[in-house]
Amino acid sequence: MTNNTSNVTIGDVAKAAGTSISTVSRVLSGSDYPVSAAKRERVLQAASSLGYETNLLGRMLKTNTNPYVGVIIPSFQNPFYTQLIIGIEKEAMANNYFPLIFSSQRSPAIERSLIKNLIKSRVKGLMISSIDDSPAAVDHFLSTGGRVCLFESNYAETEKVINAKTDMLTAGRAAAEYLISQGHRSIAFLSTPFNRATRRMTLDGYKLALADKGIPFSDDDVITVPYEFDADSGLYEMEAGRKLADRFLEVWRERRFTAIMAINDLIAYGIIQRLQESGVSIPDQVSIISFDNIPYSALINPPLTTMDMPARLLGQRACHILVDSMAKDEDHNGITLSVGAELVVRSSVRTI
Amino acid sequence: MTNNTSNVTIGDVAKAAGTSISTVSRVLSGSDYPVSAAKRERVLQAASSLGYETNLLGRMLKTNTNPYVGVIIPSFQNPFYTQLIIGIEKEAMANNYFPLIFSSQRSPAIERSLIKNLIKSRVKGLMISSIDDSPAAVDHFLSTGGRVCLFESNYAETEKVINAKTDMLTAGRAAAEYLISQGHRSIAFLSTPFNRATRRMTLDGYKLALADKGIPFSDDDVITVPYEFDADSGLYEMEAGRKLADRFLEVWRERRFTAIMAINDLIAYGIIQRLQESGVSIPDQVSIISFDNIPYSALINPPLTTMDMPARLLGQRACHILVDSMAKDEDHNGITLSVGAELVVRSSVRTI
DNA sequence: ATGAAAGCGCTAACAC
DNA sequence: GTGTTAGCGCTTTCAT
Repeated sequence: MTNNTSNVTIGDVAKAAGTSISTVSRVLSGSDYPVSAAKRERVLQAASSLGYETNLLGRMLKTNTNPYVGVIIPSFQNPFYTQLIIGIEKEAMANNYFPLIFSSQRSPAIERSLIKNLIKSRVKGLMISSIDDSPAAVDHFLSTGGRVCLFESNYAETEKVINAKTDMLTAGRAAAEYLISQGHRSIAFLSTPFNRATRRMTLDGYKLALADKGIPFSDDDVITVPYEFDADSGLYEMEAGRKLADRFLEVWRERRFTAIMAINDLIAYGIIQRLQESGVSIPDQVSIISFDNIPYSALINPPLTTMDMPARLLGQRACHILVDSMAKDEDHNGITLSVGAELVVRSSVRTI
Repeated sequence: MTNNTSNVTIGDVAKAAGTSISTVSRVLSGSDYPVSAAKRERVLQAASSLGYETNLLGRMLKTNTNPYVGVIIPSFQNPFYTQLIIGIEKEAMANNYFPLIFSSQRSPAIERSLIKNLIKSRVKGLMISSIDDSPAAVDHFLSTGGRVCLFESNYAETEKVINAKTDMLTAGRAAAEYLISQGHRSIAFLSTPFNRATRRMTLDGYKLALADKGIPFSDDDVITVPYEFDADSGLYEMEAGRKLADRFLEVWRERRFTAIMAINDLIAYGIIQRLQESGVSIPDQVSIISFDNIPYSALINPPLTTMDMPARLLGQRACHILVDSMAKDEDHNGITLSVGAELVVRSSVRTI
C-alpha cells in the first residue's frame, strides 16, 4: 500500500475493477440499484485492495445530506450536560448519525458562531441548550431548512421546533413540598439569574407549594448573583454558589431561614462549601435541597438531597425524536418532550 | 428573504452583484487576491442581502483542507477527559479550528469506526486518548496523511505522532513518597487493568519510591479488577472502584495495609464509598491517595488527598502543538509533551 | 445490468 | 483587476 492512500477515488476503483464509475458508486454507496454479483464482487475487491475510503465531502455535496447532527451545550463542566450528551450520542450513533458536539462556553457570541458554522457545513439537525437571549441564530438555522430540538429554552415560537425539557414546575414544587413536610417554613431560593425559562419555572413551582400551604412569599426570599461572570479556572457554577452563599449569609440570621433551595447541584456544592468554611453546619443549622442529582451528589459532605433530573434519558429521547423526524422527512415541530424529576432523599435536609 | 435561504451560491451572488463568480469567490473566501474596493463592496452587499452562507462542503472538497480537528476520548463521564476537552476546545477555536469531539465509550470497535469516519470526512488532525490495543486504526489515519496527537497511549512508534502525557512515573513516585513520609509502610495499589501504559508508569513510580526507602514490594500489593466491564448506568470507574474495594476488604486485615493508592480519583470515590458502606473509616482505619484532582475531590467526604494532573493545560498545549504543525505544514512528530503533577494534601491520608 | 455525462458549490489556474 | 473554465469526488438521470 502506498504512502498516501486517501486520494483513491471511485475512478481509480473503477479502473482497477474494469467497470464504470457509476457501477462503483452504486455498490459502494449502498444503493439498491441492481448490480450483477460478479461486478459487485470485483468492485469490492478493488476498493479494498486499493485502500479506498469514501470521500464524504463529495457525497455530501452532491446529495445535500449528511450523517451529522449538531449539538451545542453551554459547558462541559456541568455533569448535567455531560449526561445529556451521553444520551444523545448513544441514540444518534444507534441511528447512524454522528453527533457534532460543541460548547458555547456560555457565550452568546460563540454560540452564534457555532450555529453559523453548522449552517455552513450544511448540517441538517441541531440540538441546543441555548444561552442566547435572541432567537436570531436559531431562526437562521431554521430558515436554512434545518430541524431544531431545543433544550430548556426561552424560545417563544415553540411550534417551529422540537421542545425538550425537564418539568421544572413540578420539580420545584415537589422540592418545596418536601422541605415544608420536614417542617421548614422559611426557605431561601438561591439561583443564578432568571433569564432562563427553566429557572423561572422552578421558582414558580416553589411559589406554588408555598401558596398551597399558606406560607407567605416575599421577593426577599430569592437571592441571585447579578450576572453570569466568567470563571475561567474551576467550575463557574460552583463559584456562583460560593457568591450566593455570601449573600445568603448577610441576611440569614435576620430572616431566620432554615432551608435553602438551590437552582442546581453544582451551585449547591458551592453554597455548601462556602457555608462550611464560614462555620455553618449543614444540615444542623441550614438545610439544603437542589436539582439534577449529578453523580457526585451522593459522595459529597453531606450527601445531597436533590431532585433527580434524568438528563441522559432526556438526551436520548429528544435525539430519537429529532432523528426520526429527519428520517421520515416530516417535521415533528411543536412536539414537547418533558421528563419528570424524582426526589432523592439523602442527608442535607433536616427535620425540624 | 425567502424560505430556504441556504441554497444561495456564489453564482447567485455574482449575478446580483454584477460580477463574475471568481470575484465573488475571491472576496468571500478571504483570499488576498486583489479586488477593487467598489466590486468588493458590491459583492458583500449582495451576499448579505441574499443571506448567502458559504458552503463549506464545496470549499473543503475543492481545497482538500478543512477547519476541523477530530478528538476522541474514552468517555464523557470522567471529568479528567472533560477538562482535557475544555483545554483543547479553547486552543482549537482560538486558532480557527473546530474540534469534532467524540467518545469511544471505551469500545475499541466504536473507536475504530469513529476514526474511519474522520478519515472519510477528510479531517487532517486527530487527538486521541485511545483504548484500542491495536494501533491499526491510528496507523490508517496516519497513512492518510493526517497528523495525530496521542494522549497517554500505548502506541509504540512514538516518532510518528505527537505524544502528550502526564508524567505518571514521577507522580506515582511522589504519591508513594508522601504516603511513606506519613508513616505508611504497607500500601495497597488498586487499579483497573494494566493494559494502559499510563497505569504501568504509575505503578513503576510507586515501586521506585518503595525501593528507595527499602520497603519490600510484593505482587500481592497490587489489586486489580480483571477486565473493563460495562457499566451502562452510573459511572464505570466508580463501579470499578467499588469492586476493587471488595477485593481489598478480603485481604486487608491479613495484609495489614494502612493505605491505598488508587489509580485515579473516580476510582477512589468508588473505593471510599464502598469502604464506608462496609463500616471502615477513612482515614482513621485506611488512608487513601489517588491521581487527577478532578473538581469534586475537595468536596467529597473525606476531602481527597490526590496528585493534581493538569488536564486542561495538557489539552491546550497538545492542541497548540498539533495546530501549529498543521499550520506550518511541517510535522512535529516525535515530540513528547509531558505535564507534571502536584500533590494536593487534603484529609484522606492520616499520619501514623 | 451497465455506462456516459451532467452537475452539486467551490477555488485556482489561466487568459485577458 | 476581472472573467472563463476546469475539476475536486461523488450521485444520478438518461441512454442503451
